[in-house]
Amino acid sequence: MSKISVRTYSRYSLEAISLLGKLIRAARKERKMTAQELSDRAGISRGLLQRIEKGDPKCELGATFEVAVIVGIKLFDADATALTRQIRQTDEKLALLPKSVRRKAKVVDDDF
Amino acid sequence: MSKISVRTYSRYSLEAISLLGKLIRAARKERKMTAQELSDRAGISRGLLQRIEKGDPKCELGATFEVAVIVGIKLFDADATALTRQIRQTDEKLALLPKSVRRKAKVVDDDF
DNA sequence: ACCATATGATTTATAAGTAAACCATAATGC
DNA sequence: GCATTATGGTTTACTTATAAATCATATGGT
Repeated sequence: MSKISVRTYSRYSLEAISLLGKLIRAARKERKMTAQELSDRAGISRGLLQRIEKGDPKCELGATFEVAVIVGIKLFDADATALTRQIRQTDEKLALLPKSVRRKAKVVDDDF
Repeated sequence: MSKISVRTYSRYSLEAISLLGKLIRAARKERKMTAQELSDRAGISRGLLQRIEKGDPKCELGATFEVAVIVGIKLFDADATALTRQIRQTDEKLALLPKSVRRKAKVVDDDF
């Protein structure tokens, strides 16, 4: 071990991730699925599902969303069609924004 | 040859991830932040931010949420206090559910 | 048009996640 | 109570992501 790599997370991020994990666990149990069943259907290992439900930030985004979708958790409080529409709207909005954000380069010029 | 490890994602998951990335990019530009600035503040590399904005499912959940929070995207359409409250509610709900899901040993009729 | 810079893309070394097998314990059905 | 099974927590081997450096191109201000 040479380089220490510590990644910090804001409290809000950690809470959001924690909540997502708890929601997944609750939804799984309400549907009477075992951890093994859900992880099988999601194509992941049971251990990874455990970490997801526990709110570990160091999990794959895709794996986490996939599990959430399987147990019926709507991301963004939107259904599939609403999602698609929102993607289009965001694309249109992006098209209107400048492609490159230009730093003003002149903010504090002080020195000497 | 080793093991081929292909992970599949549902269309909904991919779209949700894609939308999240687009929302992040739009929010970043609206705030006139460069990719370098945002990645610095999030404590990640610019390359990773690029992948996040592009909707790559194979990113850290924590890094993605962190970036989203910085540019002001509310996960779950909830603010901080609502998030905490929701966590508590989910905890209470979880307490009421059986701690272990028992398989009936009988096939639960799935759809199809 | 010019110049500074933001962005996109690629490569490489390193760090870290993931799967699998395992054990121990808790919990449920009988 | 007993037996079965789900769950939590390890360890190990392997796969993968990540950071950093680099280059090329596009972009916007002056």
